[in-house]
Amino acid sequence: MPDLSDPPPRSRGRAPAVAADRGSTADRLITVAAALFRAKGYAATTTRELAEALHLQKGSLYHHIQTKEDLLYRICSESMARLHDEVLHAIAGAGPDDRLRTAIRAHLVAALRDRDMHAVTVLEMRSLGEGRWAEVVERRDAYRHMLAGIVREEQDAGRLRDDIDASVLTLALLDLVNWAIFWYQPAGQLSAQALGDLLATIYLEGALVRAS
Amino acid sequence: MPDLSDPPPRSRGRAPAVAADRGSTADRLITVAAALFRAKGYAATTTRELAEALHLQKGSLYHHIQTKEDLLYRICSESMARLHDEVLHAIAGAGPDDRLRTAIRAHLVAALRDRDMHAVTVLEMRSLGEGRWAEVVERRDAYRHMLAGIVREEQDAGRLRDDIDASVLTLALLDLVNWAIFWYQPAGQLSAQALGDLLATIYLEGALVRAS
DNA sequence: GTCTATATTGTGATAGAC
DNA sequence: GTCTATCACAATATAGAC
Repeated sequence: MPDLSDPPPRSRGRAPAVAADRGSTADRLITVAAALFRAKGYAATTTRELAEALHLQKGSLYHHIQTKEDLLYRICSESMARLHDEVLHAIAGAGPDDRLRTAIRAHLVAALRDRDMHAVTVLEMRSLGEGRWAEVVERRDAYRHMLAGIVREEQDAGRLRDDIDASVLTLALLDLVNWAIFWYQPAGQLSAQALGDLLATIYLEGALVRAS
Repeated sequence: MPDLSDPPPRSRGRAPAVAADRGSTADRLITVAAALFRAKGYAATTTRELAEALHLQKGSLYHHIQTKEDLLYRICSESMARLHDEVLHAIAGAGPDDRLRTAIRAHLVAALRDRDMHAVTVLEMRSLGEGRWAEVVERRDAYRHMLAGIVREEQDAGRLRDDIDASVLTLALLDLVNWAIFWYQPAGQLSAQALGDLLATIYLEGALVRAS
């Protein structure tokens, strides 16, 4: 059961030490909030902890945001937008039958670059209020549909199996890349690119030894 | 981005209507808590909502539990234990080169039977206190290692590719089955068994059309 | 833009009658 | 085993000085 419980290892007990002293206060807020939301969950993270991690007083937060939910919203919509853009950009320069592998790799690289933000997006999106939630879901679905479109095209081109529904193929693909960010260990010998390639290979070729 | 945001659809706004009137109060507590934690998250679910869903007064809850965390703990450890048992039982009666497919199917069927509990386990495990968290993680790791053992044996037998590390192969497998419970639609035409088979096929054979 | 208050509401949990 | 009533405290957010 790969999940969200172990990493980041030292987050249990005390707040993670975040590089909270670079950039504009607005940007620091996002970064620090993402790290805390990732470690403890959105609802369990208090504005006090947030302020403390930023070396601010509680009241000072509200000069930059109106509600705690603003932070979650910005994390979700920015990470989704960046992911979509990056993957689109990557596959624009890919050969016709290399698009899926390229997309998988680009997704993983993008998600691992802003790991906290993506983890929070995927886990805490549901905590957004009605309107903002719908907006983020819309972004997410747009991305999903873009990928599903590629899958369908590859099926039509005879390269992807069409005995399995395109939506199932797409969701399986997304499960593979989306959740790897929770167990990937940056300290290991595997680069984000390399892991992306491995996952693409598993997804495309399967785990069985090829009959060849 | 398959995730946790849409289902269960009518959970946004009001508490889901749970079959809260069957079984012992202790069992109802687990069932109702799992449904609420699944819908709103553990931290965001209040003991008041819990009591309301059970048609009890707040104070009455504490005859059955000592803290809200007790519920999360029971959900996590029971669901992990059941999953491990069921998958073990299933593969005990499987042919030598059918074990992985059988395990995948059994995992999915078990996870979908107690869907709320498994979703909560996977998402909210991190909210457990130090000691109980470690205990549940231990259970989870035991299950992981059991699967990784199979993967390694299959590699040694020459049936699974060994150009990819067994731990990566195992984690990829777990991502595939673990997170499908968040997008699977019971109302659709696909049974849990059938989805398990599809995922097993994707995992084992890959999404590409086989050269054959 | 940050500070020191403080308002207000919601929280988990307990006490003790029935 | 459930009820009513309540405690002690933590939560988000605001007000107004500097």
